[in-house]
Amino acid sequence: MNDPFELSDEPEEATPSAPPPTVYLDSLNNDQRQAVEAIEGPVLVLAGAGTGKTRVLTTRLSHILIQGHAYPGEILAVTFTNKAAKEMQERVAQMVDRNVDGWWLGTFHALCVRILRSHGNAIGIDTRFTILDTDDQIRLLKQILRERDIDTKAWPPRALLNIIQRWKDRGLVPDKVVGQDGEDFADGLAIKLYKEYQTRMASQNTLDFGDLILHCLTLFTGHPEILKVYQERFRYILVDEYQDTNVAQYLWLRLLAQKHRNICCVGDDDQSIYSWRGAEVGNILRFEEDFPGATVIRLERNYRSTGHILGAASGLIAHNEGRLGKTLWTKDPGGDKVVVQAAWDGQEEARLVGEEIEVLQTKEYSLGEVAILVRTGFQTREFEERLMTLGVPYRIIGGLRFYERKEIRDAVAYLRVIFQPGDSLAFERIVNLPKRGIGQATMQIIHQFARSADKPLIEAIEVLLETDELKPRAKKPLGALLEDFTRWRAMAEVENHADVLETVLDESGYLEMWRMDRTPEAPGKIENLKELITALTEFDSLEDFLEHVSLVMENERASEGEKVTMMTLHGAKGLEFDVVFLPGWEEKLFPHQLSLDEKGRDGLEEERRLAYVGITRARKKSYILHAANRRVYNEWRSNLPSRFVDELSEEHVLKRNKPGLYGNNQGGGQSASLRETGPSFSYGSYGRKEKTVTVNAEPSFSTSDEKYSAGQRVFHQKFGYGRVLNSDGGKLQIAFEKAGVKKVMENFVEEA
DNA sequence: CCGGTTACATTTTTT
DNA sequence: ATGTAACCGG
Repeated sequence: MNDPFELSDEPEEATPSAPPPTVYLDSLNNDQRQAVEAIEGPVLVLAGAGTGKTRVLTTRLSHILIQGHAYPGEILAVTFTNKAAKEMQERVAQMVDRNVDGWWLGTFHALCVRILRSHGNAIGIDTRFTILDTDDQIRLLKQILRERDIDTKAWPPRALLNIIQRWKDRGLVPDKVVGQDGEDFADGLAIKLYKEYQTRMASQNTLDFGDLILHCLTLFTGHPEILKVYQERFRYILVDEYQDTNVAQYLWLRLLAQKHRNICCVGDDDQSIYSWRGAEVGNILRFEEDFPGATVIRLERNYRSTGHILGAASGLIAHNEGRLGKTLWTKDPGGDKVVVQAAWDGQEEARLVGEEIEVLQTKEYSLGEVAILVRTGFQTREFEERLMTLGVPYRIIGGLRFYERKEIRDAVAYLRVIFQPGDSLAFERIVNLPKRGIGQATMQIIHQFARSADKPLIEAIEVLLETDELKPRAKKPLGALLEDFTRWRAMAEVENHADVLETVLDESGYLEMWRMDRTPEAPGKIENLKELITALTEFDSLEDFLEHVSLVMENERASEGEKVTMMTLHGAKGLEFDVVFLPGWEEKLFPHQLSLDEKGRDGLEEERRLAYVGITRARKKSYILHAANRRVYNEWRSNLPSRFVDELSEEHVLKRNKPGLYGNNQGGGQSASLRETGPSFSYGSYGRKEKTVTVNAEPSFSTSDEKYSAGQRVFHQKFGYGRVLNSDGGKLQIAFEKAGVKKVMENFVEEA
């Protein structure tokens, strides 16, 4: 096993008399430089959006090395994503001109894997463990629920998984859980189920992602001598995106930092947007209490956006109470104001964005620098349609990643069974893929036996094949499958793994299954499988590859050509574009209703941070849009503009609304501006060609000698053109020319 | 057991 | 609209 203490940390060549150069500091501003040079004691670097955070991190790490404060093996640098880890590795490697292989530079999870692979046996973990993905976790929980005759409809395994994950995020092993959180799940059984889940995983020699950190904590707290080794080793600790750490990760860091106390956390409380997966903003807010004597350094000079963009964003985020507070500034004061535009519905919104993109295209902007950032995934659809008709190339980021695709997981499941015969979850996944005539009934018998005999499925089958428990119809294919696996396993001993996979996919009939498939997706799946085989050649061992597969995400495949990028706001964190479109700024969508329901004020603040993240992605232009009506799946919703729109500092915003329903009416002309209010809004004569609608009418301009009189032609954004039938006391009766409005706008109350 | 049909849900997502 | 999971009849 790769012992972490045998790693390349030989000293730098003895430094001659001359002190090491510090040219790398010259290009930094004062704050950045301070953040790089303050290497003793706890340091919190509050790095606002676009303030050069990554640069500070990498320079700091390099600085410690170059100045000879520590050897590479004595620095721990932690990130959240593999992408961030990779970027840091590359940049540091370049700065110090060395190979960084074997350095302690990676994600929380990857580093924990490394620790557990070395010392896991101290707490009874077989160090050849494999890591479960979400699919497996759900499948396992479902089994557990079924066995206890718990209705998986009333108590979805997914919900249980969430509860368990939150516990793990907080560093709680089953015995430590005392909370009320899961109490309502299956009549308070959640804790027992959690225990059962852990037992099952242990018996299969698998861990889930949460376990990686959790077990590390158990290891450290239960074995001070091991902890001590790591504590002494890591003279300097660097943490990226500290605002995203959960409690378990915080505890992990605190334990490791105890000896040398040189821990530097970089983060931005205003960009904490992952509380729903366990991140605790509190960690960063409490830093000075947690690490007494801490130095706090603020990076507030923004190198990314124009003054107006920053100004609007600052106005917005200032509405949050739970923040440490910082004010971004820039030397690039002017620029374009943030455009706020109202649209009638999602389609119009998409149309407006499309038009704007075409305009931008004629200017110096390239499509690769344009992004559409949405709150929820479904919002991309209308934009897709629009851009497609316009012939504007686009790509959608997010969705399924390579290794999450069904065919890849299936193939990997085959490999897992070869590699770890005890991996029952993987076996179950592929036992009837392709169809082998092994169905529910058969699996039921096998499961039952396996459980009672406390054996993995495969072993259970081996036994059962000798008996008459199983029908011959099931016995035959099962026997054949086991033989196949024995053969493939033998092959894996000698052949290289890419060849093994190729053979497996071929002989199992899995590939053939897709070849026969006439659905349009099938060819793509075959392509993906081929790609997988190619990828496999690049790994030394199946083991390495399996780890890679469960740990590493396939990053956005090389983006051929200039394309408009579409993704969720969450996906956009850390990225930047010249132009950013932010559609769907409507109450209940953004801020999302569920977020408010679940977390109340905190939820609102997190949504606001999300809005802040969105605006600050833009270098030059930000557009915010909101639609009065939106189709959400099958339903129409009528919407008020998001409160966030009003929270942007006004002097940095340009409202470009058409005269009409919403916001400030600029321009105007002949058409009347109508404002609906809930209670007084009603339909008449339904289903006829003409609709009569009563609405509250207000003049567009407050100089209100403007009046509507009978017979006047008016325009209403929802119902189109109509003629005033009579007007009295601000209420208009209008006959609209077109029929076909689908839904009454209830709950539509404008604030005074 | 299989394949077709219906019912159902649908914020955000990394490791 | 869309995908998945449960369901049912052959």
